Amino acid sequence: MKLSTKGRYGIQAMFELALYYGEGPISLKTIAENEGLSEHYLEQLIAILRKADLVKSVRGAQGGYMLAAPPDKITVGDVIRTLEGSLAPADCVLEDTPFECSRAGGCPTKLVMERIRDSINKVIDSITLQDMVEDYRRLNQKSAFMYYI
Amino acid sequence: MKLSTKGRYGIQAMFELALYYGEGPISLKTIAENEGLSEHYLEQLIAILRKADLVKSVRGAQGGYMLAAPPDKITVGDVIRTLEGSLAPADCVLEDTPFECSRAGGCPTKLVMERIRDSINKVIDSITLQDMVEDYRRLNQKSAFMYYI
DNA sequence: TGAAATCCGGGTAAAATAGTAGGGATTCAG
DNA sequence: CTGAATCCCTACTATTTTACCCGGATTTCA
Repeated sequence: MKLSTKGRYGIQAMFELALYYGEGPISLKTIAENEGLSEHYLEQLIAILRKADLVKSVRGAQGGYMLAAPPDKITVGDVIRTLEGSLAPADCVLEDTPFECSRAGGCPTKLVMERIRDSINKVIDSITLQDMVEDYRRLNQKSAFMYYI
Repeated sequence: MKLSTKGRYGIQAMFELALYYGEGPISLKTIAENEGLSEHYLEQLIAILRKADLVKSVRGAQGGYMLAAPPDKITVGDVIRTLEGSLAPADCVLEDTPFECSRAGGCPTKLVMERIRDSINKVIDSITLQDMVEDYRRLNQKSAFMYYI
């Protein structure tokens, strides 16, 4: 039940873009360096995010990527689902194309899966990139303050 | 973010054992047939559950398996974690041996992972095998009733 | 024009998944 | 006391997924 690196790196990259939102395009190189990720691999992930209209690209020198919407309009759920697909823990509770098993109607395991799925969705849909940025700034401020004690 | 078949089959097998709790040992063959699973594969999974003291075995002819505790004392979380390990969506938020990344302290992604982890745990720890049995009986009763309309 | 970027398709080694195979040990029924 | 049922254990394996790398084309700014 791990998130793959797609989802994790995707969140990290989107967080970087949120951090510099409004300051022009950020290059993949910058993102990859700041987050310690492979530039080539990140390229594939951000291509998916671009096709899903979550980021915009600017080609050519001094180009790069930026969020397609303000950080408070993009949720962690948008990012994860774009990169990983549904977060349903089993195929029988996929939101779009559920695989119907033979006992689908009266299956007690399915109820469990639905509850897990719903609780994950509830959490990731409630966190925006703006929330992450604010958390980050708060955490950083705190540890800077700690040095003076 | 799928549960592997280990977790899913494990829940199904434990549900079967809960359904017949108190009626003597149930053979692997019976469980596998009722749930439509591979007997040999299930054997490996139930061995893990046995070592974790969630099920007891009775060897020899007319032997089989039974729950090591009443169905209302075993949660879905006990079963899943035994078979799949922690349900942390990333290694940095493992409950027992978290992998500390470089920015661990001020990492906003980690906060997200913690919230996902906690919400999954909350759900699976709140559902007992007894709950599943009751759901099953309720669902079945309902559909039997439907036939008369 | 040349350097800095994005864009794009393909390739690939390693790990995880979901089993299969086969034999040994134990116990009950007749 | 023998045979069938059943658990117990280790090893093997095909397939899929993951997490990348490579090379080159295209676009744009300075």
